[in-house]
Amino acid sequence: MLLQIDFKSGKPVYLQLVDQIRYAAASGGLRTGEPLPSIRPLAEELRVNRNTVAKAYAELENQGVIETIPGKGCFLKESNSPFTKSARAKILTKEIDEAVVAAHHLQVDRDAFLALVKERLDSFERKVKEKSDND
Amino acid sequence: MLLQIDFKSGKPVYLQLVDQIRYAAASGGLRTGEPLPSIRPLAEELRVNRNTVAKAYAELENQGVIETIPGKGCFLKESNSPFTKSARAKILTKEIDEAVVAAHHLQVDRDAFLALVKERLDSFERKVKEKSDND
DNA sequence: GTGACTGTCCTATGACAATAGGACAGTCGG
DNA sequence: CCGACTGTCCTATTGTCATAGGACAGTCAC
Repeated sequence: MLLQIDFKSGKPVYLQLVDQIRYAAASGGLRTGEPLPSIRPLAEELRVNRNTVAKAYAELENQGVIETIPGKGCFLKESNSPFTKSARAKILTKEIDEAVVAAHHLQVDRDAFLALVKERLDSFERKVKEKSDND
Repeated sequence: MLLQIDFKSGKPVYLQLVDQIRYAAASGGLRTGEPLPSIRPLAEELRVNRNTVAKAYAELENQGVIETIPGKGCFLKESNSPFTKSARAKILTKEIDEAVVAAHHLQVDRDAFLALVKERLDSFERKVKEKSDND
């Protein structure tokens, strides 16, 4: 699991961590019961305060994604239920809407936008395939 | 120009305004010399504080996108260089890629993703139409 | 038991976003 | 001139994010 923090995005660091870990959990990037990186080393690696990572983990536990055992560590919950269809749609809607608003202001019309979306889908699928071929 | 604020995105409101207006300015959505909405009415419409809009406008003037004349208003600068087609595509690609990656993590397949994109496009176009009908 | 690790709790501080509202000066139509 | 508008400046307050560092309790290998 590669965690990537963008300090210039304006989005709070701890929320970036929450989203990335939650997505990884929901898509099998993390396996059930698998331990997450410890707070202090992860904070050092990402160059953020340990309290910031702790806040992200606390939020994840609050959401029922992980289970934390003081003295041992944090683990992906057994009962980690993948997002429902509507929950996934809600998250995706937010992402898509941002792109749609940008397209509107950039005066990119519907057809050009859809063409670009398809192109990016193809590009992404190729990238995924290359990666799986190498594995 | 339809301005869209997402209070839950974590991204500062004034920066959302800056981005959207800059995109619109560079893509012909706003014409050179055209006045921008006045601070107070726009703040009221978006339901944010007038200081927040003022901050966005100040940032835009700082970036050389607009010119503000105290007592008169804010206007799109003459020398505002438009984005090329490829520049716009580059910005949009970034936005779209984020949605594509999210779809992958959420295990939403290509067809479902495209369907959702079209639905959000329709939804947005309705919203734009409603606004122009009211004006 | 000791030491090294784990997560947790606490206070304090600084930076920033956003709010609220008062006050001021410039512009312009009447 | 007057009133309504424009942007600007100011202080104060609230809330959040992130930082820093101290302290504590649980776990585990040795």
